[in-house]
Amino acid sequence: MNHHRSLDLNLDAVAIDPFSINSREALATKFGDEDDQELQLKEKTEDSSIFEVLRAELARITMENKKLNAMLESITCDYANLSNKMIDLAMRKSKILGTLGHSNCVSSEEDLCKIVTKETSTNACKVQICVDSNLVVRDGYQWRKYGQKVTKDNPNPRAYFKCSMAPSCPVKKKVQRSVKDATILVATYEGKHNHNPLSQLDDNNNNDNNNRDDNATILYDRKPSESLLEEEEPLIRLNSNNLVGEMARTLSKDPSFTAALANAISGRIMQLQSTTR
DNA sequence: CGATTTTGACCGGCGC
DNA sequence: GCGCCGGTCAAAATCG
Repeated sequence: MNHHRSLDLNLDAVAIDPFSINSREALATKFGDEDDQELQLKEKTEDSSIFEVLRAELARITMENKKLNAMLESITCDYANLSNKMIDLAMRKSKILGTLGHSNCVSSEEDLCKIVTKETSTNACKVQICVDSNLVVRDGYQWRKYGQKVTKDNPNPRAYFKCSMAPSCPVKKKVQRSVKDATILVATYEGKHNHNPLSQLDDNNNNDNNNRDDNATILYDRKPSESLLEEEEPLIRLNSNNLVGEMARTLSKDPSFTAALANAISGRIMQLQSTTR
């Protein structure tokens, strides 16, 4: 990782190169120039010592930056490992059979943990999901409800949905609360999507940064006939580099943080200047 | 005002 | 043929 570029904080500071006369002039402009003549005199007599101190300070800050990046990498790695384990536990517990379709996307770990069981029929697949309210299953696709019926074997109404993400998409789903446990939604999917789910469309739209992926996304890429009986690791995409970038972006947008950081840097430089005089 | 949901009517398959 | 049942349609209502 290039630690000089990794945290692009976009500070409103001059590009400081302690070995450049121009930069020192810029420093003087930015932080106040009380006495140009005195400064020039000191520069001539104390240049070498100032440069040495600044060089040491730059090395120290560089090392500190490396340590911070290493810590961040470690935290990110731990987070990814924990996410993996949590999702893996949810998958083992759920004893998932079959699949939602050729390509399915669960929008979050929270949703995944709510999946209880799945079972397949001939062309359709059945999913049971615990939900809080409404017959809404967030499965990565956009649905339009076109009917609702109360069936004979279940007092809970069955809702009928069509995929509305593409006009020609033939996929339908039925969602109904379980007779045994009303907190469980039974969703039956029929057909095969002829387009990508919402999250992947979003990814495609983020042309400014193709690697950006803020959420952990679980992707299955399997034909409907293929079984999920054998335990299989879901593909989890966690991009630590993007997490670092996102943190940097967030911090750089915080005026109080950038002001405090700029103030700390300038204060440190001023302190160095005063101690070397 | 367009998109989505609701809901009663309608349709087709199936068993008797 | 009739009735039952699940699935779909489409107009009205509702939502954002």
